Amino acid sequence: MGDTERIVQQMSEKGLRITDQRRTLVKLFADASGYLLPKDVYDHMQRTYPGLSFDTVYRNLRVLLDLGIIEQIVFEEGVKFKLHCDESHHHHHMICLHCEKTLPIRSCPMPEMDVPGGFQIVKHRFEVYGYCSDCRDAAEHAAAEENGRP
Amino acid sequence: MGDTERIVQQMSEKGLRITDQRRTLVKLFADASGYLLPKDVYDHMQRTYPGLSFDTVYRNLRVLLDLGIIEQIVFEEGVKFKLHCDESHHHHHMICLHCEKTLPIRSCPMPEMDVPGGFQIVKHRFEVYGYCSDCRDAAEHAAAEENGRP
DNA sequence: ATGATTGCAAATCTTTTGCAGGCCA
DNA sequence: TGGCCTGCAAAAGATTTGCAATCAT
Repeated sequence: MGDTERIVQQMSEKGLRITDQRRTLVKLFADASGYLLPKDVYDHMQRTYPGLSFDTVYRNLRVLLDLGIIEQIVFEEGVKFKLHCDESHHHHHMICLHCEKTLPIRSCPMPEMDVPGGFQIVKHRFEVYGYCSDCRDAAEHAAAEENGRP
Repeated sequence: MGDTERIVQQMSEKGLRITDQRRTLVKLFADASGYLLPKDVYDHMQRTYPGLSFDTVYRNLRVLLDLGIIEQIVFEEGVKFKLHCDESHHHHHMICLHCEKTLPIRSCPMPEMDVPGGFQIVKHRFEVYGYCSDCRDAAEHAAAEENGRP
């Protein structure tokens, strides 16, 4: 069974109605490799459902969020969503600045950190940004073109 | 010369007019130990300038931001501002969840990190959240009271 | 005197909410 | 059928902008 159907079933068991729209939304996240803005979600969904309204997108994002199916992170560009990570292994992410694909980083810096004394640690945030191997070449070509080399 | 006057002079040299309001705003950041929301700034300033309008706060925050006097970070609760850090030493922060005071962490985890191959690193974000020594006791007392012990 | 700064009002943008009709189970 | 979902409209919160009056230099 694919990720989409598994999640849809999980939603059904919680008593939620499975509409075509919700199925498409789940599939969008199941297939996406990176973070999505509400606007990204709306734009994608709107192709299939021309009458779609923005508030329904927000409402369904909240539903998926409350069920723990997706997670929310605040970036400079705004709030973004992605499929919830498997939490069985604590990990962090590399995030591609071009395609927003994320790659896990298995090691966590916290154990090695020398934090100021007397501070009671509750949580931490660690993210690395850059260009993934797929996008690095594209970025270099773009930069070269800006400098006049076609 | 205090931080406030030094910054004000720096603004004056850029051709900016020094109003009482701007001087107070600079002093607010020079004295603050943590991050401030635009609303925090407004509330503080509004005590001294009852006629203050929100747009002026935003405008002056942007002025200070463009001059590099303050810096902006996006948190869950929204965009916050603080006096710009001395960048001569790359460092990260511990941020108190109660009073929002920040303490520097001198060591940076990046050199030790084993990042997925082929990724071209551009920047990273690392923050540790918890309770500072001043607030830890207060937090414990509050938790104890919630459990019925006055 | 001149131009930057401010307050006011209104416009944007993002996100949320009330309501009535439509659809899933 | 019953109640959840949806679209519409409007509200709410955050931030920006145009304009005329005011203030720093």
